[in-house]
Amino acid sequence: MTKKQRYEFVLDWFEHHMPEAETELLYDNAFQLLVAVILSAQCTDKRVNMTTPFIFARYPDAPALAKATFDELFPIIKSISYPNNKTKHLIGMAQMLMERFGGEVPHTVEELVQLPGVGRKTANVITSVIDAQPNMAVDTHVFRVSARIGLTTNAKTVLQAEQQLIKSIPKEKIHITHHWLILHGRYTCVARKPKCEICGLTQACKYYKTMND
DNA sequence: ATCCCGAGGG
DNA sequence: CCCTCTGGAT
Repeated sequence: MTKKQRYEFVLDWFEHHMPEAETELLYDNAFQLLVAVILSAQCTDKRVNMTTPFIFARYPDAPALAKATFDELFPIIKSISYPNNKTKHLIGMAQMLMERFGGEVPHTVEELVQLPGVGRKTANVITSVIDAQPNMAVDTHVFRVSARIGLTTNAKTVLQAEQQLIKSIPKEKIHITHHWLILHGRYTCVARKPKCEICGLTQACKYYKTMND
């Protein structure tokens, strides 16, 4: 089975079996999305959505957030994972937005990753969501699921996985495929004991094959 | 008890 | 490359 055939099989199954997403990050603009994604590491969207309204009310844009102090922002996000790091990252991010990017969220991955708290995964989310750029944000779910079902081959790093996925998935399907891979990884193809009994991809799955030969 | 939709630093 | 940062959900 070629990667193209494998992808087409996977896509078809996803289209017919994947439920609509329940929770998603709430935002009104690029700045808000950037804040929300930075906060989302190791944390549910639901919990992020509970805190962002308070952040956006007090710090609606980069100029406001750049002037925030650690002590006033920390309490707002203290119930999110890594509050110390995230508080510093958010303020530092806003300050760099002011210093280098005119207070606006930049539109390229190369610029975005310069911002504190913004790595490749976050930058790919921003560019793909805001500008519909055909970028694949590879998080732990996308990495694991792609490897198991053979959408990637021997990818050692998330960057390698990203490049392989970009190559084998049609541009216009990257965004939705990313979403499906996340959902599949979260609910079915979980890290520990994947629920292969409810998965329709087993006939194409490398992981399933190695576990059952 | 154990796991989780990252990023930065050594 | 490996470690740390962290609280909340289950």
